[in-house]
Amino acid sequence: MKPPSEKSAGRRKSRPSFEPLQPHEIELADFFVRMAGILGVPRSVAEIYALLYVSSGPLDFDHIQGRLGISKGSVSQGLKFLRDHEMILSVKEKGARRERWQPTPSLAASLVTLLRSQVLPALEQAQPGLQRVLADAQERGAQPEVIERLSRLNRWNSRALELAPLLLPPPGA
Amino acid sequence: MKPPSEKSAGRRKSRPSFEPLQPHEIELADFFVRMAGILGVPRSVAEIYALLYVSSGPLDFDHIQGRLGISKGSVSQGLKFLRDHEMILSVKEKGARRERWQPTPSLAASLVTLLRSQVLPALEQAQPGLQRVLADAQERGAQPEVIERLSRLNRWNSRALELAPLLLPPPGA
DNA sequence: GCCTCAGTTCAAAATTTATTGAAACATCAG
DNA sequence: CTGATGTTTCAATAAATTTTGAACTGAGGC
Repeated sequence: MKPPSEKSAGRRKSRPSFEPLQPHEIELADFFVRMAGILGVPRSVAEIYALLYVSSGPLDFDHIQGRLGISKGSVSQGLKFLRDHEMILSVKEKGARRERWQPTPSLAASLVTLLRSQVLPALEQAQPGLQRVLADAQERGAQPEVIERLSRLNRWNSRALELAPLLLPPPGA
Repeated sequence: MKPPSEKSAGRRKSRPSFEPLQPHEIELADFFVRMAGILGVPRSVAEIYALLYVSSGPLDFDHIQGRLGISKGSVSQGLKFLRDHEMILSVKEKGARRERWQPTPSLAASLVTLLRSQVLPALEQAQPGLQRVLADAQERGAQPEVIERLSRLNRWNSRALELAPLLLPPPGA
């Protein structure tokens, strides 16, 4: 009902006060939140990305916080996550203090980076364990059916690891 | 330290008491739990699947509960989830009371079913919203860059929906 | 029909995960 | 160097998710 009381207009640097998300922005945010949810990415991160995605120019920290109405901590962590996964870029205008953010040109590439960071470590770290499980089963003379299953799992894992660098080239490739 | 006091041997139907998971079984369970985590599938569900996956024959409800040491509720819900996603099959021996479960032959197909059930609904339900967001942006004469982004998103969404039934054929296809 | 066994449901409890905000830190202008 | 601005850190809190277990349902067997 009442916007946070815009009173005392004059003061230099009265905190800017941003408008809440518009319906069309909310709609897009919902979409990203949903999709992000599938990969276990937190709501706040998806919201930040969505906001940058519908915005005309790059936005700075305070804009993001203000428009989304979330805490500084969340914005900071969210931007870190998006940066780490190469989903956003900073546009630093010379002479300007603050960084301003915009989405990476390719959403597809962003998703790949994201998947990569989730799946690859799991595959890598599983490799020796899976091999041990298979060897174990063979030694104990387990049922052929089980051996077959475990072999297939191992083959998959290996192939996925071989293919990974081709399909999902790491940053410097 | 003390195993749950196996005393009073003789009683008919002393509850069977199952052994806890062996190291090699734990290792495989860890793998499945990790992978499942990426898709937001609960630990207990992954554990059930892993147990069936390393086991020689189909297992019944009590076995699963006993070996994993989890509650009846979890087993029931876990089996429901796996059933719903066509990741396990019941082998009902004639004349037997209880159902016994084993993994579906193809893990790949299982994963596809799982993904399908998560991604497709999101894409479908997003369709009209995304179109509205784009139309909205066009009407308001948003920056070409933003329009371009939103168009691409719409195209992706549509194409994904067209392709979905081909790549991920629903049960009866 | 009544009893037992198999399994399901669902509200409450436990656990995990995300968010907040105050304090610490960093960087730059002066 | 100093003060102000901009950002990060992280312990505490809030929120969301998963697990539990006791009550319930249903399907046979007798």
